[in-house]
Amino acid sequence: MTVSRAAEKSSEKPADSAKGRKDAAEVQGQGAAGEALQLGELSEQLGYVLKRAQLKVFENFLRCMASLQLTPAQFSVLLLVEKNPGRNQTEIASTLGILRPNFVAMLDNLESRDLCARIRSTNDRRSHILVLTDKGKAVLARAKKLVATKHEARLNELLGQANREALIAMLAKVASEF
Amino acid sequence: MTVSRAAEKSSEKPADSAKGRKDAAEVQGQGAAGEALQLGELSEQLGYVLKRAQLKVFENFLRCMASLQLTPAQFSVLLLVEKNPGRNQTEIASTLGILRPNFVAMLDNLESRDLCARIRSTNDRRSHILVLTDKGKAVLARAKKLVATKHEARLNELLGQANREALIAMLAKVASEF
DNA sequence: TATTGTTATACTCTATAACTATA
DNA sequence: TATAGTTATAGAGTATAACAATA
Repeated sequence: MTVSRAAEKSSEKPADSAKGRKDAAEVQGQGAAGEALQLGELSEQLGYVLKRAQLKVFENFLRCMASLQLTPAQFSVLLLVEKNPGRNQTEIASTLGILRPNFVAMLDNLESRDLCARIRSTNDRRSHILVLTDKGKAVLARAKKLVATKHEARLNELLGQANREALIAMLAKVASEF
Repeated sequence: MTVSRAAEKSSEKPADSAKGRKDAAEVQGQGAAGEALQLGELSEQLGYVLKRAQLKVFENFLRCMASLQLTPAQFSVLLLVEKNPGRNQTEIASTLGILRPNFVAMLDNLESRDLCARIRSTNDRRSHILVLTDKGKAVLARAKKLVATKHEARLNELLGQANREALIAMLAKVASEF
């Protein structure tokens, strides 16, 4: 357990004062039983809607990719390696915001599925050059089609083409400049 | 380790074939050493920009809230309890997409800091009604001011008021309908 | 000495089963 | 029996230190 429950248990709750009990009595009648809660200002909070949207989009992505068993992170690795062949693990990982130690297991997975290969560099024998295998290229091509016809298409039908592009442009700006 | 490294080790890499070595030779010269990588299609991927934007926004939120030591999740709990007094843990947690077991430690934390209180319901003694303490109300008020003057203000200066509202509206739509 | 890939490790989030006390 | 809160636990994702091989 991260948050110490013992610390909480050992401190008397200040709400258990005379004033606290008065508040308790006041609140007992409130909160209309079966009704939906009001989000209030929460629905205007950037971080809140951003997080909820991200979870939904990832869920949809995973459903669209079920037949290929690719996560968003794995898809991003394949895309980046295809676009930048001849780069090493450190370069690919850091571009994606993945820490080098955490990239090892990811690559182990992709390599064990014969989607990607590590090649010892002849220039610098410390480096592993990353390349897509033929199977990796084929799977990525199929993945791109699924993304375009199922995932992006869903977003287009929800927002329209123009809004979809505007949304992505704004998110890219936030990601790079916020 | 989640992904079995043994499984990968036990399978010979298909890239270590005659064809694989030929590809390796081809790729060794590529990848201009010190230059930045090209994101390519990645910068158009909704999930990718969404995730990167979300991380940046949360980081900024945490910096703005450093003096109050409130995370985005904690802020959302305080906002929702203030807007919906008299509701129990299950209702507050599920509205926020937090699983009940995981909500316990969160509330322990907020209660130990005297921001929030659990009150045993008189109608149903299984339920804990949630309310903000006086300190919780005061801290939330200060938090709202910090969010408005630092966090939201930053987004406004980056996108402009109209675009900011459009962005949040689109994210809300994606979160609820995607 | 510095860097690449790697291991070990720890902390946070998230997810499920099962317990207790109430209903 | 069903539900609210809780505990224990397991799995992802993320973070840092340190090691071997190489530069």
